[in-house]
Amino acid sequence: MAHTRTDPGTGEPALGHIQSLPSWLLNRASARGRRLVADALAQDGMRMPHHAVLSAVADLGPVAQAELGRTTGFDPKDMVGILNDLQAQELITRAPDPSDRRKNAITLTAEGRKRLNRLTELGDAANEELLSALSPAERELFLALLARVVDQG
Amino acid sequence: MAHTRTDPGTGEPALGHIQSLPSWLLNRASARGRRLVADALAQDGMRMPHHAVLSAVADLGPVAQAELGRTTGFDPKDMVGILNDLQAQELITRAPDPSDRRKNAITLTAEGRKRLNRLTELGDAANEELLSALSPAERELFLALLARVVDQG
DNA sequence: CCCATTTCAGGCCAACTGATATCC
DNA sequence: CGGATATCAGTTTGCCTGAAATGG
Repeated sequence: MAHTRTDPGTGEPALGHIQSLPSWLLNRASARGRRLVADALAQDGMRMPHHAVLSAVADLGPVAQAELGRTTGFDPKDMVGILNDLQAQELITRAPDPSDRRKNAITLTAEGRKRLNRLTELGDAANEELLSALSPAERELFLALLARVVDQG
Repeated sequence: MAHTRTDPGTGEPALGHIQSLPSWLLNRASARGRRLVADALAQDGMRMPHHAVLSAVADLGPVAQAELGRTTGFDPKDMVGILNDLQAQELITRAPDPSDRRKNAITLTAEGRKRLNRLTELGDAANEELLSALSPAERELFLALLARVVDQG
């Protein structure tokens, strides 16, 4: 593994072994992203899971909770609470699926779609800032490499 | 922000908007890295913070807890528990600093250094696997871009 | 008096495991 | 019956705030 301590010639911080590991850097970058996104969504009184689920419902149309859990990666148990919150604000509806009465069909309301549009703008702006150190070409390259690291799980 | 839905012409998964955001991908990659590292260190009965702190003590020599917290990014409160664990296994010693009796001088024991070497091997191997989808040149590029995203916080 | 250090107690979540009731 | 779904209850982890005691 590359020991990318900064050049001892410069007055640079000279990170320890651990702080130069990919896993460490990814954790740091991820934490910064979470903070930026959380702060942005908080302007609209929302938290990330609400945004993610709202977006997934918009993408998938009427959909069961378990399916939402699979596509977003959230635990089905946590999904219950997230949907409770969204339903309380009338952003989604929960109706029993007539073809399979175990399932709840989740649907976006008109109000939910408007809210989703606002949240998407806020989230996109936060992501813009997250990568603000990189040029457009670098961002594309970075995302492509990142996607490969993620996928090959 | 780039809406990198996969080409609808291909049979690709076609991620939703959120799943293609940098913050989302970073979180996924970070989670994979944490899992790989945690599993690797567990082979030696350790968890990531123990490894990080042990490594920082090795880098900094006798050092105060607060200083360890600053360089590793762990909260000083959590540092208490981590050091308790390491001390219980006699991997570090905690002695009052004679020049400033508020401070605990943390020192690595010989056993601590041996343990650190094993943990470093395990952690490096996990990071190797984390980036196994990338060529050496791509890894270097990826890390350079990642470092810039992290630093400009 | 103010500041730094260490410690304890406890809350919060882009987490998890277990148990239950319903339905296919 | 085995398997999936939705719900409730509780535990874990990493990170945070608040507050105390000690000492510079």
